[in-house]
Parts: sequence; C-alpha cells; structure tokens
Amino acid sequence: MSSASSSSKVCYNLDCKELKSERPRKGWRLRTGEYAELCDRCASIYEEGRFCETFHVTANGWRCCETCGKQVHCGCIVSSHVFTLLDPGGIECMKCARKNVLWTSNPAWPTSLCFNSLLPERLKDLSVKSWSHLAGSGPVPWRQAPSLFNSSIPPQELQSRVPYEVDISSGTNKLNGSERLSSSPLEKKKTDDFSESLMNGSLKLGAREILENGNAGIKCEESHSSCLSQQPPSIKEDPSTPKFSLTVPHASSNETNGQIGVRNGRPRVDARGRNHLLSRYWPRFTHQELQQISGDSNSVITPLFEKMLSASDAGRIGRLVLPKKCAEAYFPSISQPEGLPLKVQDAKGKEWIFQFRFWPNNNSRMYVLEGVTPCIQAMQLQAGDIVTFSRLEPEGKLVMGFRKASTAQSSDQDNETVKTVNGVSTHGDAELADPSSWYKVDKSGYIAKEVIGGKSSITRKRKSSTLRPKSKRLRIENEDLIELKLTWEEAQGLLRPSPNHAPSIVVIEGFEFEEYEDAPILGKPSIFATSNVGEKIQWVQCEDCFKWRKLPANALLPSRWTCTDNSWDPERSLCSAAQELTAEQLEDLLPHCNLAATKKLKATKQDLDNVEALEGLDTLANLAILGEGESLPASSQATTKHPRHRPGCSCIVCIQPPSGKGPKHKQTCTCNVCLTVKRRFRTLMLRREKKQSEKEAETTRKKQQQQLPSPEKLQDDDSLPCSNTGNNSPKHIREVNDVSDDEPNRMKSSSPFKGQIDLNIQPEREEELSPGSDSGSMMKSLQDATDRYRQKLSSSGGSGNSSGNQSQPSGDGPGGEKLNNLVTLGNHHSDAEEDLPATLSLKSSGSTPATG
DNA sequence: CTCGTGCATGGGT
DNA sequence: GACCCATGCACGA
Repeated sequence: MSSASSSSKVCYNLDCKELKSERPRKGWRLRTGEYAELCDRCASIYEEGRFCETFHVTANGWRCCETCGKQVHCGCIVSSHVFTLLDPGGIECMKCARKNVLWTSNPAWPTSLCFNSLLPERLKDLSVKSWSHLAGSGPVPWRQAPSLFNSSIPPQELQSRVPYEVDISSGTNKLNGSERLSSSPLEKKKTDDFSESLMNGSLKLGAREILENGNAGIKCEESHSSCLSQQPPSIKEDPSTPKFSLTVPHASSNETNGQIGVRNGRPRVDARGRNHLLSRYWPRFTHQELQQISGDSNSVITPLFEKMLSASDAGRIGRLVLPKKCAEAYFPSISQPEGLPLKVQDAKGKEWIFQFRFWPNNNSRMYVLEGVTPCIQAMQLQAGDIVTFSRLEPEGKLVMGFRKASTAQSSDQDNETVKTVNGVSTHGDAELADPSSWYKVDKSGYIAKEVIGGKSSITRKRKSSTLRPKSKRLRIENEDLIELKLTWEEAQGLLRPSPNHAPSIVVIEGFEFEEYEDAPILGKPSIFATSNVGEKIQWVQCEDCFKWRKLPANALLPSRWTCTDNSWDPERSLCSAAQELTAEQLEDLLPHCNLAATKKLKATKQDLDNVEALEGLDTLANLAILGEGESLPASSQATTKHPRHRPGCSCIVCIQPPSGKGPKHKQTCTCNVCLTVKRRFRTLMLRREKKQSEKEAETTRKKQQQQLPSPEKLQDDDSLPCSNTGNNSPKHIREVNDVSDDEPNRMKSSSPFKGQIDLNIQPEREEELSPGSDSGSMMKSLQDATDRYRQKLSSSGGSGNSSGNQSQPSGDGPGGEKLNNLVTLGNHHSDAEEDLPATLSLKSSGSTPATG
C-alpha cells in the first residue's frame, strides 16, 4: 500500500507544513487506503496518540468517553478508530471498550441497513457493552475509506479482511513481518508475551497491553510483530488457519489486535458462545476476488464467510446449508422457520433471491438457503467448490461469489495460476504472485494447510462425498494436507543457511547435517552436473522465462531465481538471452525426463502445469520444512517445527525457511556461512553422484529381483528406505495402489529409513501419532504439490536429485525405487491412499513409523 | 414414480 | 456430552 502525499514534500499535517524527511513516517490511514505521510515530529506526536490533542484542540467534534471521561476527537479521521459508539448514545474510547469487551459476538449485519428490527433478538445475550462496541464499529469505519482497511473491524470481519489486507498492503516485505518489524529484542519479547497470552487464554491482558497506548493503532507499524505473533498459536491449533500473516494495516492494528487474538485463540478458548466462525468458513478472499465483487464501485467489501459446497449443497435439492454461526452472524435474524427471502447479488451483479430459513434441529437450528440451484448452476458449481459471501457497504448488499475447486487451492496457493474466480478466468495478478501475497507470508513459516491443498484433495473430497457419502466429512482442515516427499538431498538442496549463523554439524544416521540456530533459507532447487571440462556446475531455471542457466555449483540461489540474478554469466543475465542448454542436453541431465514434456514446457512457458509446478515447487519449498508444522499439537512451541521434534530443536526440519530473506551473499563471499555452505554442497554433490551410481546399480539389480520380491530383500535394500519392511508382500509391490484400511499392519515399519533420514522420527512422540492422524493426512495431501514439483523438475529437465518421475510408467524398477528413495515427512494415512497414483504408494507404505 | 419439503440421524468436532 | 451439519428419509403432492 503506498503512502499518500508521497508527491508532496511537506508533512501531511496541514498545521505543520514542515518538510518531510526522506523517509516520511506513516500516520493515519486515509480514505484512499493510503497513509498520511508525516514529518518526524508529527509522526511522533501521532504515534503517541496526541495528534488531535496537539493540532485539533480547537476543532469541533470532541467528545468525552462515557467511561473514563477522556476527550476523544470524534470528528476526525485521525482518531476515528480510537472510540466506539455506544448504543444509548455517547462514545467510549477504545481503551475502555476493550476493557469491557474482549470476547464479543459480531453483529455484522449492519443495524443501519435492513433487518434492523431483528437484531435485538439475536443480540439479547450479548452484553450491552459488547454490542455497543461493535455497533460502534459500524458507521465509523465504513465511512473511513473505500477500502477494507477500516479501523474497527469486528472480529470475524477482521478475519475476513486480513488476508485481503495482507494481499495488498505494503508491498515488499510481508513475508516475515515479525522479523521485519520486530527488530529489537524487546519487541520480540512483547511478541512472545502476546503469543503466550493468547495461548493461555489471557488474551485480555495481551490485547490491553497493546491498546494501552490508546492511540488509534498508531504503533501499528511497530507493533506488527504483535499481530504476527498471533499466528503461531492458531496455526498450531487449527490447521486451516488462513495463511496470512497479520500484517494488519496501520489503522486496524490497535483495535484489532485483540480481535485477532480472539480469532487465533479460538481453538484454545472455548469457541462456543463466542460466536466465532469455524476456520473453515473464514473467507480467504484474494484481492482479485474482492475486486471482482466490488467492480468499479467504491463500495467497501466485507468478506463474511465462505463455504465449500457439499454434495447436498450442490445437489438438485437446491438447499445450501449455511453454517449456523455464519448465518446468525451475517444474515438477518429470522425467528420463523419460514425465514425470509434474501436478495443476493453475484459477482456479475445479477441478483438472486434465496429463501433464507432454518429448520429446528436438536434444540438448535439448521440454516439453509433455499432455491440456490439456479444460481449454483449458473455459476457451474459443484461439490467441492467454494461459495463466498461478502457484503458491500454501505449498501449492505450480500454478494455471493465462488471459487471453483480447481482453483480454490490455486487461489490459496495463490501463485500465478490461471484461476477462475467468480467466473472470470484470469491469471493470478501481480499481487498474488507478489511477495506480498499470502504465499510469501507462508514462507515466513506460517503456512496454512490450504496453501497446498492440491487438486487431489478436492477431488478426493468430491469423490468421497459422492462415493462414500456416509463416510468422512468433508473437511478441508483434515484433507487439504499434503504429503511432502522428497529425497533428503532435495530437502538439503532446498536449504540455504541463514547468513547470520554458522551451523553446527550433526551426524544422523551417517549423514552430516548442518544445524542452524536460525532458519536456513530455502533456495531454488537446481540440477547439479559436471560440465564438459569437468567443472562442477548447476543448472537452474529462470522463473520468468524458464530458460535454464548454468551456474557454478556452489552458487547459492534464492528460492526465486531469475535470469537477472545471474551474476555469474552476464551474457545470460537477461531472459532474452538464449538458453545454453539444448533440449537434448536437458534430457541427458535428467534421463527419466519426458522430453516431450520438456519441449512442451519450453515452448509454452505459460503452460498451466508449469505454473502449477512452480507453485508446487515453492510450496514444496515451504513445506519441505514446514509441512507438518500445522499439525503440531498445541503443546508444541510455535510454528513450523517438525512435530516430531521438540521445541528448541534446530535440525533442518525444525527450522523455518524465511525464503529469500537476508542479505544475499555474493558468489565470492568467503564468510563462514558461505564457506560452510559451499563445503556442504560439495559434500552433497559427491554424495549425489555416489547415490546416483548406487541407484543405477540398484535399479539393475532390482529389475532382476522384482520378479520375485521378498520381504527380506526389500528389507535389505538400502535404497528402499521407505518400504514396509515388516509387512511387505508381493501384493504391496504389485498393487501399489491397493492399500486399504484393513491392513493396519502395513503401517508398521520396523525401520522406516535406511540410509535416509526419517524426518519424522521423534521417538517420544512416536506412539502418539496414529496412522490417521492429521499429520499423516496432511502429508498425504502434500502429495499434490510435491508431485507437481517433481513433475516440473522432471518435465522441464528436472533435477538430478529429483528422483520421482510422475510421468514415468509406474511399477517398473527404477520408478518404484526412486520413489522409495524419499524422505516422507509425515505419517501414513491409509484413507488417503486410495487416490494416490500408483507410483507413489510404495514409499508411503513404509514411511510411517511404527505406531504400535 | 418423481420431486419437494421438513425433519431425523449420526459422524465429526 | 453438546453442538454442528451433511445427509438420509418419510411423507405428501
């Protein structure tokens, strides 16, 4: 988000006229969504919450807080978010409001709009304070700016908005806000404290602390860390936590901190009675979607909720079951089962009228929208697709959008994938691909599972809902999980050390690992090779033009690498420069690569698969380390640690990948870290070569053995670290897809990894994790991204370490073996096995540690 | 018989 | 054990 008045050199404060410094400081958010740029002095005053007191003393609009009597300049944008309107009249400063209201419902249906008369019933059990606070949040912010950056965002609305805000807010550095914004240890401490307060439910204190400055979110830029800090608990607890970092824009910060906390604290604190939506209903709107909805109007869009269509929703009955909390929070209150007709506008502006009603159900209600069939059909929606509900302000119009299942996860993954959002097919816009988008946020270490919820999960959902209607419920939280499989070389290949930390070397199962106190940086995978002259090189593909560039083997690459980063070969530092590598050479680089695919890829650089593969790649990069983090038990500390590792573990799995962060080291850099990394890569390459030759030998041997595989042989086979050593049978080899629930023993593996690192290993927790645990499920779903990633690697010339090759016929020795040569982060989930490609099963059947 | 409606059921949380 | 909600299902048109 740009700042206002950037063209002007003087302070935005009309009463000041001072020149801004070169780096003007941000003040309040303007109606345009930009910030007022202030000179240092005014900014300080503003940040201290004394702006109006200083400059607007004589202005109109001052009122007293009904509770503490403090004067608040209600007639000013600067202070518009430091007070709330009280029902009986009067105002209350946020500080007092916060003291009184922390856990509140969200009568998001604007009182000033329709259905006004119905509200009291709904709100009858809310405290007056609660209501007053939230009511106050209505009119004030809506006028503030034609954007979503409103200051007083009711809890759920905040949830809704944050992703959007993150999407479009201040450009570059979103990805690790806490790192970016919380530079001082003190702030870090604050952050931790706040997290803790959220964790243990003492949110009120935490929120208050932040509100104490009472200055309208003034400290937001500085206190982002607090916002951000709230992510980990939620991630831990709720796998479907939206994948955004809470880079709450300036004006929202103060008022929303607590609310964010409420949101994030939800799973831990009793959500019932809090009127909190289940995370699966949290709207995950993209900027693009919101723009779709809003069109050219200046309306403020309030994302309300979204719902994945169940089979019955999308069926012919024409009833869309509404989540109760959503219905009660955002739709008009109804007291009769007949309900009332509800006008809903779709993204194209077409109006639909649904019957919003409920059925009595077990002393409760079940809300439905009836008559949605035409709409569903018009949108060509089916089970698994997502319908979104938002509200246009100030009209109060309900807007129904949708996200096709095929794009829902790409939207979530939110890379440059062709999307169909609200019926408009479009390439992901720059913002989505931009570092500022969620995806980057994810890389900070906070990934929501949905990020990678590949198509397969949706498909599986749909399938399960159609084929096994009575079985598992469609839960994105459980199923949009992705199994990460990659060779440990790949995992290593994805890692770059933190520039600021020298590693300690740890030997695990014979392999040397460098452990960092701090996170390594995920780098772009590349193909290591030896040039004609025997020089060690690596091939890396530009993410813009997809051409392959030759780099020194020890070159450290950021996760996103483009030709412009090619400082080693200036002649090829532009995408326009020709590729050095011929298709044949590429093919040679990756023997298993499908040349046709390679050619196709090169020919059609916008090819969807390719894009998706990139997505998968980056996603994988995230998940390589973070994958299982979401399934962490609440007891584990924070974020991205591998669940089988204890807090404090500094192994590569437990380290966060602030991808691309930190100063770039030149190739000639001789700092400790670089030297270490170079050494590490040398070691890696040697290892790879060795492995490669071993594999080839093994392959040959296996081909012969495959005629009559025996458990013993499999067990002895070092290259089959994931094979189910304890329970292998020819059947498992032959029918790799035939892994059913009725074979619980197959989950057992006496020695899941030989010659490989089982990143799952966490002896203390081994018995706690069942095959059906979330982590396993997640890992299954990780499949998609991983597959895409590998597909990309292979189809585009591939990586020497990219052993799995999807396009390869399954069942043959090399394929199976290569796939076995995987590090699988996660447990086996038998249910999910059904839909996996045949080539993928062998590894997983053995990847699960013994579960007793 | 099909279809729509209203409620019941039961798996999942 | 309460609640949510996807789906089943009886019943009537």
